[in-house]
Amino acid sequence: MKRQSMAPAGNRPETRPTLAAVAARAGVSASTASLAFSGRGPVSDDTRAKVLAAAAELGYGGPDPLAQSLRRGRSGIIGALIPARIGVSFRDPVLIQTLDGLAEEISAIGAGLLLLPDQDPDSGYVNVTDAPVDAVVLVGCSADALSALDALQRRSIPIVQIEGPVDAGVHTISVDNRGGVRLLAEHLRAFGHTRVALVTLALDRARTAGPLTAEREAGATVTAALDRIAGARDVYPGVGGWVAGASRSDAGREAALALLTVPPAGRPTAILAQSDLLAAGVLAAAEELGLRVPEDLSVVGFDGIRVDGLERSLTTVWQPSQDKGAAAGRAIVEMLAGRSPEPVSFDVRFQPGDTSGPAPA
Amino acid sequence: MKRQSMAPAGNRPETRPTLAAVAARAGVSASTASLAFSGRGPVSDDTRAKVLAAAAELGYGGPDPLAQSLRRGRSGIIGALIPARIGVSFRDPVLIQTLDGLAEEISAIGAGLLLLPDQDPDSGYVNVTDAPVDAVVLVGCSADALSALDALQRRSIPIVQIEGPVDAGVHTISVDNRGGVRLLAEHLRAFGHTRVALVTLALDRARTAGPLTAEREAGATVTAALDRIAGARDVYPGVGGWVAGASRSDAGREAALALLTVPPAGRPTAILAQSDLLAAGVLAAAEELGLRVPEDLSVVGFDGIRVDGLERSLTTVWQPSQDKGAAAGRAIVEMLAGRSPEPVSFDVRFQPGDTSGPAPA
DNA sequence: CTGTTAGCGCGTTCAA
DNA sequence: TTGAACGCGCTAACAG
Repeated sequence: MKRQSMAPAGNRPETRPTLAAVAARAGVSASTASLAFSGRGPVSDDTRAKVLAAAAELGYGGPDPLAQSLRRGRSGIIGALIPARIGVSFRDPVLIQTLDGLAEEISAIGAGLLLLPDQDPDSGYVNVTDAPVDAVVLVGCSADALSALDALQRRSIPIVQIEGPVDAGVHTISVDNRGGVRLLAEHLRAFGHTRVALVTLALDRARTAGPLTAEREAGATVTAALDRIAGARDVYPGVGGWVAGASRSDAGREAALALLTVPPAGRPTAILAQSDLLAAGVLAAAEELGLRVPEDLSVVGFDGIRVDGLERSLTTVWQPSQDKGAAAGRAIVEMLAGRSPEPVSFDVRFQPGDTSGPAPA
Repeated sequence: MKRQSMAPAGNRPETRPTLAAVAARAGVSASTASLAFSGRGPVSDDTRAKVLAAAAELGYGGPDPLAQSLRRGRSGIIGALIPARIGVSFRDPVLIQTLDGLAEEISAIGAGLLLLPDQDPDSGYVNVTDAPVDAVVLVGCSADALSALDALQRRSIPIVQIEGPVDAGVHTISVDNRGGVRLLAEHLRAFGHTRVALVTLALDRARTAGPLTAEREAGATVTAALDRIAGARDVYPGVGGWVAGASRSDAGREAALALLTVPPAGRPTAILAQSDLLAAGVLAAAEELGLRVPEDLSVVGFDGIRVDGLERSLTTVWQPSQDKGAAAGRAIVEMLAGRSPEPVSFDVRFQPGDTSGPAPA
C-alpha cells in the first residue's frame, strides 16, 4: 500500500510503471528485465516471456527514452538550425531537399531531426544550446547563428554547417556558388550584355528587401548569397542589384519591378537572380512590364529546381541540394562514431534554357 | 591528478566537466552551483560569481540537457508525425502552415518540434515510440499512424491529431472538410453541372495514384480526403474521380488528363479538386487539351492558399491552416499543464473565383 | 544465463 | 543562504 499523497520527485501526477516494477513483478532483477526488452543480451526464452507478461499486466510501455538518453549519453536527436520560422524557411524547395537528404542519412543511426529556427534569442523559441541534441547542422543559416555555438563546442557536440564560412572552425559542406554564378555571368557576357543587375537572396537574419548597397554587403552574413555576388563580380566588377527578402517568386517580382522601372537607357538587359524562384518572379515582372524574354531581357536563375507552374525552361545552374544534406548527414554519423570526416565540396552544372539570349541592340 | 586511463561508465571518449566539478572548484556544493546557474534559488552574488568563474575556467558549458530532461521528466520536445518523408510532406503549403502555427504556439513553453515521418516501421526511421518527446501531434496522417501509439498512451504522453477520425480516442482538431466541399458542390449544381469528377488527395500511406474505386475507398485511411469525398457525395451521390498521389500541381495535371481524355459526351463539365495545388494542375491540363475554363470546364479547389505563379482566381474554400496548428499547439500546452482542453473544430469559407461558371449546353 | 553494484548529471527536498 | 542526501529510470560492467 503506497502513499499517493506524497508526490514523487518529478512533478508527474501519477507514477508510471518502471522497469524495476516490471522486474519485481516478474521475479527477476532489473538488469535482466532490461536485457529482455532490448534483446541485446542472452536471456532464456522462459525469463523473457515472464518479463513481457509482467510488463503487459502492469501496462508498461517500454523503457523511458529520457532515462535511456541519459544513460547512453545520446538522445538520438540531431538539431537542424534553419534560417527562419518554419512557415518562411519551408517555402524554399532547396532547403526542403537539403533537409530531406539529411533526414534520410541520419535515419541510418535511428536519429531524428529537431527543427531549430534561428530566431532572436529572446523570441521564446527553444535555444540550440539547451536542447538535448547529439549534433547540430546549420542549414542555410547566417553567420549570426554561429555565435550561439560555443557552448555546444565546449560540450564537444559535433557541428556541421552547410554553406557557411569555411574558416568558421566547424565542419563545412560547400557548393561552388561562386563558380556557378560565374558560369552564368560568362554566358551573359558572351551574349554581349553589359547592363546587368542582380537579384540576391537575403543577406542577413533580418531578411529585409531593398537596394544592394555597399553598407548592406558589408553587414551581410549569408555566405551563399555573398559567394554568388562574388561570382557575378568576377565577370561584371561592381555590378549592383536588389536584395530580395526571401527565395520566392513574389520577392523576385518586386525586386525586378524595382530594377526595371527606370528609363530604358539605363535599364538592365539581363538579370541574374540568385535562385530559380526569384527568377520566376523576374519573368512575371517582365511580362507585366511588356518586356519580352529573352529579346528585351535575359533572365537566369540558380538551383536547377523544377518551378511548379513555370512554362519556360530557365537558364540556370543546377546544384545538388539533396546531396548537400546527405553529405552533412553522413558527416554527422561519422563524427558521432568518433571519426573525422573529410570536408565535402560539390560542383554545379550549367543548364541552358530559353530565357537568355543576345543583348538587344 | 586524475586518472585519464579509466573511462567513465558512458562511452564518451573524454569526460566533460560536470556541474559537480564546477562546484568543487568553486568550493561550494553541487546544489548551490545548480541554483547559481538556474537563478531559481537564493544565492549570494558572491557565491554566484565564484561559481561562474569556476565554470569559465573549466570550460563548463551549462547543465547537460539530457540530465535535466531526466530529472525534470520533460525533454522540451514535441513530436510532429508527418505523413511522408520531408521532401514529400513539405511540398504541401497547408502542412507547412500548420506546422508553423504549431511551432509558434509551443514555443511559449520553450519546446521544439521533432520531425517524425510516418514511415514503414522498419524503414530505419526513428520510431515515435522511443523518441524522447513530451507529446505528439499527428498532422495530416493516415489512420495507420494511430496504431503505433498505444505505447505512448500507456506512458500517458499527450497526443493530439489534426484531422483524424474523431472517434480515435485522442484529442482532435478538426476542420469542416465535408461542409466545405458541399458548398463547392452546391455551387456547381447551381450552375447546372451534372457530369462532375473528383481529384482526391492521397487516400492511404501508399499514396498511389489511380482511379477512385470502391475498393480503394474502402481501404482509405486519410480522414480529410474521405470527408471531402463525402461532402461531394452529399450533392452528387456516387460521384467518382481520380486519386492523386500528392497535393501538387503535377499530380493534379495527370489526374485531370486521365479524367478529361475521354469522348466529349462523357467528359466531366466540372472538376472538384481536393486542394488548390491539384486544381492548378487541372487548369494546366485543361489548357493543354484546349478546354476553356470556365466555358468548357469548371474547376474548383480547396485550401484558399495563394498558388505561386497562378494567374487565375480560383473558386475554392479557404481553411485556417495556421490556426489548426496553433490550436493543436495550445492543446498540447494545456495537456502538459495537466488540464483538459476542449476539442476544436474550425469552419471554412467559400471563396468564389473565375474558374467556375455555367455548365456548357 | 542471471543478479549485484554502480553510476549517467542533475535538481530538489530538508536541515543547518 | 548553503550543504548533504537522495533518486529520476535505466544499463554496462562484472561476478556468480
